[in-house]
Amino acid sequence: MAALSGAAAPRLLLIPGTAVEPAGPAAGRHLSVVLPAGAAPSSPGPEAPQPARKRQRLTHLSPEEKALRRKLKNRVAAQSARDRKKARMTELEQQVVELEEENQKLLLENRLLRERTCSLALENQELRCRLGLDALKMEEESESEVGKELQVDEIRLVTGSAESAALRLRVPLQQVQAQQSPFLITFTWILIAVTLQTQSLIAYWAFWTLWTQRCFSGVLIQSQWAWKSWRKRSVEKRTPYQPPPLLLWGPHQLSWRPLMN
DNA sequence: GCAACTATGTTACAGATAAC
DNA sequence: GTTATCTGTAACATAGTTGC
Repeated sequence: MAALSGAAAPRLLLIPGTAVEPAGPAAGRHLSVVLPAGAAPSSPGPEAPQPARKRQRLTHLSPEEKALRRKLKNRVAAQSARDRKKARMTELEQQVVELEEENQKLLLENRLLRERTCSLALENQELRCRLGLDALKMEEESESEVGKELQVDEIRLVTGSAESAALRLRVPLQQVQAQQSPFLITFTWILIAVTLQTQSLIAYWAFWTLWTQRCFSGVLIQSQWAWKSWRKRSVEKRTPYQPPPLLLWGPHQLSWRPLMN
């Protein structure tokens, strides 16, 4: 505050905006008021600079001047408070508008995602119908999510092929395969290999039996004929028995496959 | 440290004023 | 005339200052 003082003339009282108030529309506001003559002059004097006071000393003003100054300061303070309140309300209203817009966006996104989910469910149902899983479909739809979790837990105890487990548990084949242990898979493959090798050996033995019977059937007939003629001649000439020569296993036979053994 | 004083911010109330 | 808004003022609360 600064007062332009005269000797006995009315003085102009300048009241700056309050230093405590925050920056606002009325922060830089100044009041000018004409004080009546005879009031005590305000002379700061050339004393040493002191630390700035937070509250001004008004001892140089008369009670009337103080009351008038108080009115003016209160007027400015009230207007400042109203301006701040108005600014706060405007900011809150703007925030309301922004939040409403965000809410609308989220609602729209939610609706689109729900529609997408419904479309995918229909597509999944159509594909399952094409795969002939209609019988499983109805039961699947009636099962809850809790039931599905229990089924997944049950997979860990399942033995047998992945396909059978998938059909029994009504879950995707990949899910069953992923749940099976590596030991179980290895055992299954070993069992299949042993079975196939056994079957091939049986087939090979049967083929060998039939082939040898066919090859040696003529030899036996000739042997029987030779035996009978030998018996006849031995009876007649008393000559010893000579067996027919047997053919050795070698490249001359049709079943000769040296790389197969 | 504490009570009294004082400056300042906040708010309720009343009057003025403009818009309908 | 009614209503909404603006403005000034006083009451109250809060915090800094001072003297003891």
